[in-house]
Amino acid sequence: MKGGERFIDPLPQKFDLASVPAAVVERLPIYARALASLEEQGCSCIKSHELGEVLSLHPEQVRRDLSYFGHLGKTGVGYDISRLATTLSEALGLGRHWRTVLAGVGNLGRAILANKEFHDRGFWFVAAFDTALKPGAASISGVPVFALAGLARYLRASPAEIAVVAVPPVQAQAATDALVNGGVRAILNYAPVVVHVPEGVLVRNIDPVASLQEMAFYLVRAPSEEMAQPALATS
Amino acid sequence: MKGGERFIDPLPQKFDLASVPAAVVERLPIYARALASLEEQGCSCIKSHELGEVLSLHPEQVRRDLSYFGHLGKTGVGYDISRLATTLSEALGLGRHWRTVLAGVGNLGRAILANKEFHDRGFWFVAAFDTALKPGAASISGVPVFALAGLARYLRASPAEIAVVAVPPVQAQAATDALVNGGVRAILNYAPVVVHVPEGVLVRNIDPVASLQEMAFYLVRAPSEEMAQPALATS
DNA sequence: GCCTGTGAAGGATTTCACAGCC
DNA sequence: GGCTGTGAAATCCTTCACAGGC
Repeated sequence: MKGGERFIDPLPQKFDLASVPAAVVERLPIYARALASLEEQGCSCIKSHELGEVLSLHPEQVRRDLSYFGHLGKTGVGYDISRLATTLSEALGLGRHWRTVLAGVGNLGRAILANKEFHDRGFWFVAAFDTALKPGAASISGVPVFALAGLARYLRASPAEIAVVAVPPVQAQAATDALVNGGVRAILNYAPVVVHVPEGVLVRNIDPVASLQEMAFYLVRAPSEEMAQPALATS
Repeated sequence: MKGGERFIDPLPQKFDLASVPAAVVERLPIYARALASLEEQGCSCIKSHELGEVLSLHPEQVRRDLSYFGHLGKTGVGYDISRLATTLSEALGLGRHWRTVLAGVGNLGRAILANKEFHDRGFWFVAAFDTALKPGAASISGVPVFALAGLARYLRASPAEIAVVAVPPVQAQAATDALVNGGVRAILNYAPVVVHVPEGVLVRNIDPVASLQEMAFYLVRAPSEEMAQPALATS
């Protein structure tokens, strides 16, 4: 019933990508990035234990993760890097670009617009929105800035599927609602609050302070052995 | 053998916090933040299903998570918010501050220093470091800036346990090594590379583009039912 | 009635271990 | 010999379901 009986595979086997575990999907961008970097360095082949070393993953995990995308490795040899890179890029929807809008043009929002990483990796900011709009600043880092009130109209005229929220916490839910109403289906939320979205809309949170607090939890308990004794003296 | 036979608990039961599951620790900052906010709003009591609604978690999960920190709820009533907040704050090591250093004072680094969230939540930047140092800019957002070469000496004189890495990708490993050698035990890495640290040192990565790519993986597959039809017309 | 705390079940993820191949 | 791909085991996490208390 579930992909059981099948023909002899018409193509080089487009796997059932719908069933890739979430934990694997989370790691895909990391693989993709490492592979692109290795390709640039001129490497052409890599074994699972080498890739594991680069990414701090166990070789079995690397093999299992990659196996969801086909029989990409050669027994006794390893994986062809450019083939791997291509396969994962396709799976991730790289190689195209995504129209992306930004809500909130404060310090944080400006830093986001100035960060070339987004554009380089396929997320193109096509517009930014803010409530407190100083007249005159019509564009920042080349991205046009509009009043938040105009968001709905803007998205109706030129839709975007992805948005970044960088407004103050109290405005985050309202901004999210406006974006979702406008048809945005994936939101990257920098505001330190949990925003609510209808089913089918994706949210990921960027919360550096939460990550620090998480580590602090372990720090207050860790004995810190290594540090105590001078080991190899000063160095 | 493992905490089996014990006495009648001398104190109000300091639980075995070492055995809190990692998944729970990850959520603790979220709980702490929500509780602080609820406390400010004047709420004094909350039920697991209410807290779950606020945080988009199932009530059973909320109860299980909180149960690692003692019998904090009252049957038929709910949880005392200020007691909960206090307990979790203690567990997270809040209520103290952490000396934090920053490596990398580019656009991103400056945005981090300007972000009050870090200071407000207990992470105080005591120094920042950069290779390409324009003479004159001795301090940014009130934080003194030094040459990266002086990092080791600085940490010997005034140690810090936590560091934030915001240097370009190629420099991230070197910066990390220097920090670890200086005694830093937890690193928040903004560089889009996997950095390697010795056992006992914690690392968390902030990688917004990876989060976007992860969502893109699902977007290229999702049918986007809701959007297609105008539902309730324009609105 | 409604609520918490928690065994038990269920699901998801990681790791082990090895068959098969070069 | 070394390597991949993958059943099977082990581990971790979430959800179910209910006992016990107000």
